[in-house]
Amino acid sequence: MFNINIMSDKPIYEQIIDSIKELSLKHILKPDDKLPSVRQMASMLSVNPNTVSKAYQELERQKIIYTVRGRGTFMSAYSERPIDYERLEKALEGLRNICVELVHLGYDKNKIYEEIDKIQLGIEGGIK
Amino acid sequence: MFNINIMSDKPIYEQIIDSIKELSLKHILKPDDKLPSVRQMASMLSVNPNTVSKAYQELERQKIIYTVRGRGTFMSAYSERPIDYERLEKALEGLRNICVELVHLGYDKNKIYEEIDKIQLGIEGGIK
Amino acid sequence: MFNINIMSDKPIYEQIIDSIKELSLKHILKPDDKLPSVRQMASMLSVNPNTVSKAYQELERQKIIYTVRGRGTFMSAYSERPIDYERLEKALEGLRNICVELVHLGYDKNKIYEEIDKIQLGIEGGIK
Amino acid sequence: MFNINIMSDKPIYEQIIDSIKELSLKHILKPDDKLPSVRQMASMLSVNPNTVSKAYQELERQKIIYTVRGRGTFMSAYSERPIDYERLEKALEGLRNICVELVHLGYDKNKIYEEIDKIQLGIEGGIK
DNA sequence: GTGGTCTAGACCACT
DNA sequence: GTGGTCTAGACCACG
Repeated sequence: MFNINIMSDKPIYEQIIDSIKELSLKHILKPDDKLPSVRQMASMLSVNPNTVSKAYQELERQKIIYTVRGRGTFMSAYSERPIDYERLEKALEGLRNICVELVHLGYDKNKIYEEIDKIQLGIEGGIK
Repeated sequence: MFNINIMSDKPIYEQIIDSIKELSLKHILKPDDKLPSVRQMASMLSVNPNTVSKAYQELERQKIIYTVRGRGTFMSAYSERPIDYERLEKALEGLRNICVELVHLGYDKNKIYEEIDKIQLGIEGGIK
Repeated sequence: MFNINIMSDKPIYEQIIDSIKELSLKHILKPDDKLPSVRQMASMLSVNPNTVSKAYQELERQKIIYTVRGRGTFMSAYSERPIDYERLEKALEGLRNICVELVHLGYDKNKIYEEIDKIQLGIEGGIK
Repeated sequence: MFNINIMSDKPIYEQIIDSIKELSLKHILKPDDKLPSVRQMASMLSVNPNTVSKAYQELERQKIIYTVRGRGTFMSAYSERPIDYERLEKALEGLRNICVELVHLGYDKNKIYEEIDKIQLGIEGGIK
């Protein structure tokens, strides 16, 4: 479910964020589902609670989740989540760099398309 | 030519690396073309020579460029650049993450394809 | 433990790399052992932290060590270290040159063998 | 005969030195054989005459060759060549490092011995 | 002229 | 605390 790789170059808190986003996209985490508490999550993943906390804070900032004092943390409704143009810009920049890298590694446009097809983004049911 | 953004979260030396890779893909930098010297590039970009040097060394490690002592730094032949499966693996992983992110931000598969088309990778003349 | 000779023609960062490789071969540094932090090592050896950092980064690139962000740097498992055929090629070329040199300096094959025996590579317990 | 690799990390002048030493070891260059002039050698190898000159100067310093004004440069008699302990020390240090590297790359002592056997140092007819 | 190495000291993100 | 990045400025070997 959560594939955290402590040796990755990607910060652990970002890995947690991305994992939760991915579970959401795959409808494994649905609106108003309860997330594990910071401490539970931390021991599940064998990471420092601070790290989980940082991930949750960032997810809350992005309106992906919300917290209810004394009750816990929950997934937001899809409609709650605004388009974050800054993040979009960064993501497109990242896409651009990855494609340059892939072409350098011998890929052409069609092979890139094939890879994207493989990803199975669950777009059909998609987020609106 | 070189758009270096000192405020970006991406390290400057990586920006230089990516810029050179991109110029190569667009056939603006061709095999055996001479790159600006470390010092020239540094003053062009208003960065420290060490930073440029780090970028050049990494590019050389990746066989994108080669250096001739006392003469300068040059673009490698395309055929010199072997496929690095480890880098490929990481790039595909990155592609996957970016796509998940983009769908999260409201993109669907077709819009992603459109973005990739925009990049204009100079794939037509193709590598190799 | 670490014999760094600042007057040597060999770069300090390479001396550090070689020292760590040697300590590994002698099983003084074992998998998952923690290395001194960049700063500790730097003050131990009376060199600049950047120099140690460069050595550690190269060792990481070679999969001899791995770093865990915020925690430190550790020896890799032997099995993590893939055979790098390019480095092997270079090393064999180097061996060839050294032997030619040694013969030139009056050594014969048996004396070279003796020298290699002296090195005590800890091959008995062997890698892998 | 002379394999000069302009892209190698080894300085060109050292490559020339090693080539001449190797030709000597293989008795292709015998005592009192005439070497090409600096200019001839430079154009043969497509390198800067200064570079050849530097190689010849170093070889002369090591008593491997001698120059006769107006006549040219010649190989010394084997007996002329003193054992240079400083160089010997460096060579042994180099041997040690190469062996450590090779063991790191999966070699054991016997495989190293095999490699040395392959080199065919022409030791039988040997020097001295 | 070129790139490679090193120092001194700084700031940053991550844990 | 950790490693990663960057600047400023220096010295060196090579061609």
